[in-house]
Amino acid sequence: MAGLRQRQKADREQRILTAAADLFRDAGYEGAKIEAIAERAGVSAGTIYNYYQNKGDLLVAIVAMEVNEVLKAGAVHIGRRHQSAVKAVDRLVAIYIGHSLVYLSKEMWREAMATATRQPYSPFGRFFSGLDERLAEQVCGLLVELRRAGLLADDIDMASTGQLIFNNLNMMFTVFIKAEPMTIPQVLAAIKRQQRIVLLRAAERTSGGIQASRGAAEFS
Amino acid sequence: MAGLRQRQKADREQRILTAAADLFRDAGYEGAKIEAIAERAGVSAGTIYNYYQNKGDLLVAIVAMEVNEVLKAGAVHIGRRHQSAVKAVDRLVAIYIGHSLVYLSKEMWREAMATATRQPYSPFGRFFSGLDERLAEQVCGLLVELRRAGLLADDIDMASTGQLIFNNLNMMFTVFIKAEPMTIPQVLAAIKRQQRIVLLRAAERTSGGIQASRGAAEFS
DNA sequence: TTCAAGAATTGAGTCAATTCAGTTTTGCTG
DNA sequence: CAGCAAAACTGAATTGACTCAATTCTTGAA
Repeated sequence: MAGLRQRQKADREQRILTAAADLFRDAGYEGAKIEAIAERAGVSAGTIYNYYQNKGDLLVAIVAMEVNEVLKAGAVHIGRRHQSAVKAVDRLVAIYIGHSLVYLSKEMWREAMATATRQPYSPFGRFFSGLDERLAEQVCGLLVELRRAGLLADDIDMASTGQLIFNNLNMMFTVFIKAEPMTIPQVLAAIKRQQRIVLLRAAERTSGGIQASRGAAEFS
Repeated sequence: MAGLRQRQKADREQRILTAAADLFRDAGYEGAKIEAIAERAGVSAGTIYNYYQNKGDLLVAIVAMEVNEVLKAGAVHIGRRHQSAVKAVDRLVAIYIGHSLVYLSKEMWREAMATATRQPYSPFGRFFSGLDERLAEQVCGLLVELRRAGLLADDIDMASTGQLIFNNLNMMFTVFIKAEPMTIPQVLAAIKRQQRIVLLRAAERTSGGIQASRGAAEFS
């Protein structure tokens, strides 16, 4: 059984995280003072630094939890039956981006991305980068599924194609987060156009691929 | 002729920039205190804030100058005669990434990227994002040249293809900057593999393209 | 040359993140 | 259960970016 110390630690970490999430949401990143977070969590300011290296780390931890949810949603999608490669990938992208602003504002994303960039070797910075890798792997995983289902040609460099699609997606997401007026439909439309360049040709030489391109053409 | 006030302003801005560049290099971003930069530039701390919104902005301004140089080098390359689409694009990428660490460390890039992400609407943040756009346009410009030279098929969506290639490049550069041990040859090799997916098929249907794929295959 | 208006600089003061020396709590042993 | 060592917490002190009211320069008109 977990000792008292362990339980208290887990409990405190949770309280700090919750307090921070609440205050970040209500007051924004700058507006959420460490003292205020500490007070709400029922600890002293110094204690927060036993759990997180700095204020940014705290935000990254919160964002990372959200990304984890996105990963789960993506896994469910991949498990489904797919009709066309283009549609399946577009749908995955829509899931990723659609979830992104449910609990987090663009401002919070910007701060979290900035912190993760600045400190790639802090514990949570590492964790955050790891999530990017897992997302890229998930895209590759979908491609593998699609090939298995005969919706993609056999001679494709899976790893590079998956990485290419993910990199494009990730950069478009960054652009989206930086541009306050940009909407989800706008960014999705742009990504679709770009992915089509990669995917249509890879799907052309398959029986399912023909349907795919037709379906996709209707869709756009 | 420019009045005294104008000259002094330009002179001070330059001195601040130089002092900051020196100190950032010698002491790192955190280690370079504003007071120290001010002293070296022969102004007071407060004056720096007449020229730059904050410390990060100052770094972004320095990095932006470097990116400008990269843009110039890229323009020269585009003006040359090209033998193959794949090679021409790979070369452009090599120019971009090869220049990146001449005057700037990875740490400085990380800080600059972080600041530009956090403040997309500060003057220098805007300028920085603008550079990304210009780089993307430059990639598109090269594609247009290549098509004109008969090295790329006619039916390509130039804008989306250029953006796709640039997004992939930019994200790989970010990965490179975040990963301290990653080397330039490593990142270039990965980007080449990814770009081949986009470019080989677009070059296949052209006379020059066949040579291109052969040449590229030898090259890798 | 003089002077008022406006531009720009100054540096002491503010604010909030982060640190750390001292204190309290927990786990463990005899 | 006493007592010790290690872990964890505390909050006052430190630090350094940033602000702003007061001051000094520059300009251009009379």
